[in-house]
Amino acid sequence: MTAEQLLEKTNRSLPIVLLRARESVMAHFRPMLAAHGLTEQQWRVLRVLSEAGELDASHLAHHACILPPSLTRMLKTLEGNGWIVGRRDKNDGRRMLFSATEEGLRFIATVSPKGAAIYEEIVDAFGEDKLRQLVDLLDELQTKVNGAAK
Amino acid sequence: MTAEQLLEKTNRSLPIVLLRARESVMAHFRPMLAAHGLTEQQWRVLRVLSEAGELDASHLAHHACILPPSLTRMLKTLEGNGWIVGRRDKNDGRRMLFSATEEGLRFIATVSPKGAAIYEEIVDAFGEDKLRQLVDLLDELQTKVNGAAK
DNA sequence: TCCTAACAATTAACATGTTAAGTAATATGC
DNA sequence: GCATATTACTTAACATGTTAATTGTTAGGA
Repeated sequence: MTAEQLLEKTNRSLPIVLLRARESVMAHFRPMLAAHGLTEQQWRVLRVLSEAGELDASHLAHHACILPPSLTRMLKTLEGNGWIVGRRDKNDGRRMLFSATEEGLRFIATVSPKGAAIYEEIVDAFGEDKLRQLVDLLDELQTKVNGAAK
Repeated sequence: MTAEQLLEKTNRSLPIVLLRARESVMAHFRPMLAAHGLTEQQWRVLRVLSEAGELDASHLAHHACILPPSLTRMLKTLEGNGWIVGRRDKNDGRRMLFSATEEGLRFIATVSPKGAAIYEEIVDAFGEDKLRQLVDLLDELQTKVNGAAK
């Protein structure tokens, strides 16, 4: 095999392709988020809180796809910015419950439409049908792969 | 909309789905790589070098999907382990050329089959046809999205 | 009740992601 | 041939990813 053919193999490998595709998509969001002083991960956390309301750290981490140690650090930053608040769960002293503040909700309401507009562009460029098809395939991949090796 | 419906929207959003899918796949590789003292990114760099032969840092970064500042740090580690060597390009004093050492190639030859075996399991679990379909869709997404907003 | 296991969150340590700025070498236009 | 821009790589600073260990709390069983 030539070096080009070998590299082509890597180029078609699932982890790489998923990484590249995600990077292509996120490249469109990052400049807008950065202009608001947000990282991609912080934006995920804020969105989940605005959608779900008050949530304990474990569920927040799960929904935002962020590992607990990362979340702990981020929550301090977000709380420092006044966008969220945390309190201890009275029914279970181990849990911390987090929610967006009024200021946080206003901030989210400012950023949200800009994110939605960018997402629209991506959907338009790719096609709504293909997007649905892709998302379904990715869901199926996740399901089958998680079940397989456990 | 209920909180569940709002969360469902996030669950179907492209960046999140791509992230989750990639995580599902990588979760199968990481334990094996860790057992060899490798991170996922280090393994990508070693594989690219073993496939392409000597390569300058820019192309290496591109093929391994790693940003140049990250690569600079990693290359020091990999060189410290004796798996790769770097030398300056005589035709262009700006470039650094990297290649796997003999020891590195032996190491890669040890890890490679284990990675291939895991990949096989994933392909089997998901289906070869669906995998090809998925990779094609991801490639197309990347192409169309990159062209759209530039 | 008491001991232990399990759980939730956190801390620590190291590796990578991300952007901006810096350094050295090369390319370009005049 | 020289000033300038561009390129390749690096450094710096901060944020997150990743694993392991720690702390405090709750749950279960003898």
